[in-house]
Amino acid sequence: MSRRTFHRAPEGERRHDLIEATLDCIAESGLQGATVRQIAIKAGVTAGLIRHYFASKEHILQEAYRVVIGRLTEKAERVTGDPEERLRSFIVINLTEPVANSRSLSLWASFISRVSVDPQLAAIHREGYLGFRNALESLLADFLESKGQEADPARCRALAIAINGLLDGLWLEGCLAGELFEERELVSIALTSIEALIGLPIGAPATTQ
Amino acid sequence: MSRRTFHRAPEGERRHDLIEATLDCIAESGLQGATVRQIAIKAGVTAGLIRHYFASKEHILQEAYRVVIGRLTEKAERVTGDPEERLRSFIVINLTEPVANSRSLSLWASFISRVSVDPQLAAIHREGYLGFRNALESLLADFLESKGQEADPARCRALAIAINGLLDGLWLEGCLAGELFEERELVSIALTSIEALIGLPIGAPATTQ
DNA sequence: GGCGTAGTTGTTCAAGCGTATAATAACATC
DNA sequence: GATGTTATTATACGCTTGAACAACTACGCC
Repeated sequence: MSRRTFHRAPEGERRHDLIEATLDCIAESGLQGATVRQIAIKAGVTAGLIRHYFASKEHILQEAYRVVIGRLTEKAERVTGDPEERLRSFIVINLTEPVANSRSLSLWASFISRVSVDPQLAAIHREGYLGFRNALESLLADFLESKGQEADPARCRALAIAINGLLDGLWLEGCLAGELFEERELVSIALTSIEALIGLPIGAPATTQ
Repeated sequence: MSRRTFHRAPEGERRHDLIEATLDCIAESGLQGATVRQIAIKAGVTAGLIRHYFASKEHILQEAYRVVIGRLTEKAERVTGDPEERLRSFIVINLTEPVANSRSLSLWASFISRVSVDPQLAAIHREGYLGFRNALESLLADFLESKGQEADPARCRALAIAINGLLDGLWLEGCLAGELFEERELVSIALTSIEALIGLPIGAPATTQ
């Protein structure tokens, strides 16, 4: 009986592949589907190798969650342009591919369901959430200031919480049942709604569109 | 070795107990924690009994999901009073106990993570979501009409989607990290925001409060 | 008051789980 | 090209899982 030949990959690449395989497993069949054997099969290696890179199954799941959160927030946190443009981009990015799709939601929900149980995951979540909301709050402050309004901290906080909630909710619904909405309907609703919340135009398309 | 004596419960009661035990298991340790043995222990019976009431583990999970969705929506769908009062109650109910708490979120997220995988769960979800949004849309139409505004269907739809999103998002954040917010801060933000979206007062407390 | 039905228990089974470890193959260095 | 290191495989172990089933017991019915 002969051993199979194998490829000896650079450490970073192999870790990345294993995490990617983990996410595939979770997206396809939930956290329960992410067994070390399934992950190994998906990554094209044997199960034992996973323990060579990750101290335990918990560890690979935690790293995988970091990757998920990173992908949900990195694009939005790197918007460019003038304040109005940045705010608008932030909104659009969060409600369109690749941030908004059903795979992202499945992954996100899988981990969220364990946040209240696993303190490690809770810490990772908290970090990601506050980073996201602070980015939004600072975008808002810049935008209000650019429009000549004083950026009252209390109002910025309330606005950031409300807009963050609105974006989260619309993202959720779009991912869960995108076919219930017209093309770009959610983006359009988000822009119009946020204009109403702030009381200033941010370049939303006309409502007739 | 003697058998333990056992209580012969009415069918409805026992099914209810088993589902409740299932929800406890899921809330405490996720879907993976809801094994037939754990459920049985939690319900104070033996594992085999579960198969007497439910054809398979999948079946008890589906029924449990129906219960979760029911609890998240039943209270809000039964508000009473004049249109403004009903709308305000709808908002408050969805952002306060017992609808908004971390256990509800854990349960909800656990199931949501499987919606895209399991068609049965997807159907149950769709039903619950549309029922909820339609209830909101009809509340809005009544409210607008009571204020002498024509209830334009397109606007009602867009408003319902936006408000539903806002409520979902705020509910989510409150459940996930309630300690990041002041007492009733989320309710207050929701009411103020929705007033801005609709363009009419609905009895939100003054912003200074 | 005995009997039949069905709710409930205890036990078993094969499959799959996470983890541990020895053997092996690929690569770096000299 | 021999050698040492380590990434990778293969296999094993102890445990839990969902499911199945036979034995047992509470209760309704006649």
